[in-house]
Amino acid sequence: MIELHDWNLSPSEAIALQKRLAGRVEHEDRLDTVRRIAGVDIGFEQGGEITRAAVVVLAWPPAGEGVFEVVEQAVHREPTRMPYVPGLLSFREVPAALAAFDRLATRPQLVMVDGQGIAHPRRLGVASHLGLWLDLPTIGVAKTRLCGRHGEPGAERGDWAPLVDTGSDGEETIGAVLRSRQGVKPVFVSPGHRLSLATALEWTLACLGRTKLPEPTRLADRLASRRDQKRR
DNA sequence: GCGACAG
DNA sequence: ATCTTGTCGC
Repeated sequence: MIELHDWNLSPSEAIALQKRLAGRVEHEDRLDTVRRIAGVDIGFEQGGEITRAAVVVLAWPPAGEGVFEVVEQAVHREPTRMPYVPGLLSFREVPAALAAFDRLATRPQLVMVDGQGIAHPRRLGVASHLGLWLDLPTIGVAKTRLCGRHGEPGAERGDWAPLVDTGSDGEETIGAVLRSRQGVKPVFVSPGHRLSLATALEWTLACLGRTKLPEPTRLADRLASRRDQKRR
C-alpha cells in the first residue's frame, strides 16, 4: 500500500495517493497555544540540480506591529529528485522541507508554506501534504493561482474574495484571494491542515508585516533563495 | 482537440 | 523556481 512517506511515485500513483490523503486533512479552530510559527520555502541552486529547503521559526506574538523575533532557522540542501509538475509539487519539495525541519531544535505550533493548501485539484497541495506529515496545523500562502475561480478582491489590505472550484461535492470554497497590501497583486490563502479558511486568513493577516507576503513565508523565501546574503 | 498550469 | 539592469514610485 502506498503510504504518506512514499515520494518516488509515478504520476498516477502520486495522484491516487493525493486523493486518498485529502480525506485526512481535518479542520480545527483552536490555536490558543501558539508561541512559535514557522515559515517554509524551497529554492534551487546550480541550475536546479540542488534543492535548498529553508525554515524560519518566529516568536508569537510579535514584538511590535509586524515585527517578529527570529527564534531559529535551518537550511537543508540535497540533489533535486523530481521535475516540477503542476499538481505534484509536494513530491518535489516536501522531502527536503522535512529534512530542514529535522534540523530544528524548536517545534512550532503553526506552519506557513509557500504554495497551496487545499486549493489544489485533489485538495492536497504542498501545504496540506507537509502538514499531514508533520502532524501540525499548516496554512498555504501562494503568490499565484493553481485552480479555482474568483472575483477581484477589494483594494484595501485585508479585503478578500472567495476562491471556488467545482469538486466532487459541487461548488467548494477552497481558499481566499487576499489583498495583503494595497496596490499589489493578491495572495492565495488556503487551509493546509487542521484549520479552517477563516483561521488561515486570521493568522495570515496577523503575520503581515510591511510587505505583500506574511513574515514567515517572506523570511523563508529570502533564506531559500539566498537573498539574505546574495546582495552586495 | 484546446487551454491551464503552485514552485 | 531561475536567468538578470535599470527604472518607476512611495
